[in-house]
Amino acid sequence: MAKKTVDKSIITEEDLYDLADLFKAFSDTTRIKLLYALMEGELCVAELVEKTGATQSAVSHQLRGLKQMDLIRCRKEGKQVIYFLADDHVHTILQMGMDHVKE
Amino acid sequence: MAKKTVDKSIITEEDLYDLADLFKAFSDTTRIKLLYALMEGELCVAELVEKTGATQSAVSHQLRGLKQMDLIRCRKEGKQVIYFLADDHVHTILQMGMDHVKE
DNA sequence: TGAACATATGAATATCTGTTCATATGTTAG
DNA sequence: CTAACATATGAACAGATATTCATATGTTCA
Repeated sequence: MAKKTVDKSIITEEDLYDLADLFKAFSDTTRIKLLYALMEGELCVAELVEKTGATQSAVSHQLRGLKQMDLIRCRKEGKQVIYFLADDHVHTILQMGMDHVKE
Repeated sequence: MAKKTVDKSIITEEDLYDLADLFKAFSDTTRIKLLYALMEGELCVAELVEKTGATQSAVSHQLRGLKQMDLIRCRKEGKQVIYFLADDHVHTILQMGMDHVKE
């Protein structure tokens, strides 16, 4: 009865918008790099800047977007802000996407 | 040994671009509607126009994009062109995304 | 062949999105 | 308190993207 699959009949117009937004979060290279980096563990902004090769500003802007979507969270630690993935879902979605890309 | 997961060490810069492109395909409401409609079975363009509420032209343009990404395929049947999902991956990705959206 | 229908295409436009630059905020150490 | 550092933010700009409008292509049927 309590199956994990979604009942198609109750998918609203708004759900489709949310769904598009979710995938939009994964649709940019900088964001993908950020998420991929965070898959290996939490990192501060400076480290993310290094790993992505993007500007500190660009990274910060993108982190904000990802945080708003609750794909990542953060905590302060002194001067630094440490970011980490919000949950396993991100991991799963990325993995699945990568499986598809890799055929 | 032959696990389904992807070895992180062999993920290239190009893979990340492909991955972003894949998710980009799912990041627009019109395209999501198209794909969702096709999850229930193949449909001709006119039916897709009806289901999505978008213009015939808009639908046609988006179908082209989805086809180029090989997310959908089509066959001709008289005057009509019948579209259908290319494989189960699309189904799975959409399902997983929806599961996330629905919490 | 020509009319009616189904779909595709190209150019133009308006909107959205990501980056950059400059600067603000907040934190620690001296 | 101030200098040095870490991160965030806002405005401006450039490039990408989705839609529309007009029209082209292709198919069937009379």
